[in-house]
Amino acid sequence: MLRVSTRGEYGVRLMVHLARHYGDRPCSLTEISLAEGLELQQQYLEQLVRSLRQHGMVESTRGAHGGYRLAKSPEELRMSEILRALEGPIAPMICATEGEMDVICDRLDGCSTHFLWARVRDAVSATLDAITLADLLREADSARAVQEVMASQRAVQRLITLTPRAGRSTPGGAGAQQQA
Amino acid sequence: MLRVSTRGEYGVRLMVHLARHYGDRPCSLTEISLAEGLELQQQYLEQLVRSLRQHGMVESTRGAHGGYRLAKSPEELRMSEILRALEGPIAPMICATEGEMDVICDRLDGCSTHFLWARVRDAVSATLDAITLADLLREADSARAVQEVMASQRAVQRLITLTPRAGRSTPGGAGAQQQA
DNA sequence: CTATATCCTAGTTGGCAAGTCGGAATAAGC
DNA sequence: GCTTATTCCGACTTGCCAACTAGGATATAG
Repeated sequence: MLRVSTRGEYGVRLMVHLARHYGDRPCSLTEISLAEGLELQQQYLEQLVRSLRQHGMVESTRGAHGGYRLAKSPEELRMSEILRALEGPIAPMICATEGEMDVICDRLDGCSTHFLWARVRDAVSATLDAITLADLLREADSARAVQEVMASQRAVQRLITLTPRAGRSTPGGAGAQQQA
Repeated sequence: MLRVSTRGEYGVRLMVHLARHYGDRPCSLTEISLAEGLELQQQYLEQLVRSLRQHGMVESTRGAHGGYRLAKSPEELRMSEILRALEGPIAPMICATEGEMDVICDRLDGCSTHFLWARVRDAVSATLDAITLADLLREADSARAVQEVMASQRAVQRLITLTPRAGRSTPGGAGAQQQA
């Protein structure tokens, strides 16, 4: 439940890439999709980045050697505004859309649950407000490091299990595998 | 973004109704859909309540005068378990499904955002854990009271605006409406 | 003037939430 | 025992919208 759409997924990954190259030359969509493993027609990414640009979080340069860069520093970009630009207002329920005051909820029964959805909305909103793009970049890079360690550990493990033991080597025979 | 499906919406309303009648005789679906304004074929509600029953939150009595009642007291029922029964695990992203440990996330890039979705998931989960069905019922009833006051205020307001003023009454004539 | 980009509007489509169908099982009241 | 009210169940249909595509215009570097 409460799934985020692919717009949110890809868009955030894209922003992480831009953050990683903050200060550099602009990044083209071709470059981004390759680097971040977004194997899509670029035209879909164009749509996403357009929303981000229209909300003033990304600047673009057209023509050859063009591309996108962040319009603000990663510290100034909160995940809440990024995701709102990509996916619209946080609204677990129609009657709990942020910004709008419960005009829709005339029904007595409908409101029996309004309190619940409002709480969920506020919790999500507060969480996303508290995380900046800079935070995410930091976490992403350390996660990347951890992943690399794990990957090499798996490689070692593979070597160990493939290497025959010193004592008795596995004695052929079908079904000879021991359970203990 | 982060919308709750109609299963969640209707299911919670249904549970609020059962909570309101905790201790009484069982409530039939016909009764519930009328009382809570769920104007649907009952067969859809049957599906929802079935999930709730299979998760041991609701007991059923078959046959005439049958229906459903809560299997535990409203204080013991957390919104988190209710919604999980109705909509499955909280998972803003596939790689952030609660309960499962990030086996899926082998990709270095995919994990750049894992941190974010995990935080969102935990925030939602904590919020829903902290609210019981009893809390919701209490809020629902007070909201209902507020709504009734507001409704009568609107009725009064309507009377006031419809009542001709002491000075000049609106002077007929087609297109004679004044802008100021 | 060509290659590489962003920019924009308007399609198309596949999957799945949402809702439907038909019928079996169970119990109360007459 | 018949009728009526209800839960129970698996399988089917449908409508919608996120997700993606098509096609072309516009801008800029070399």
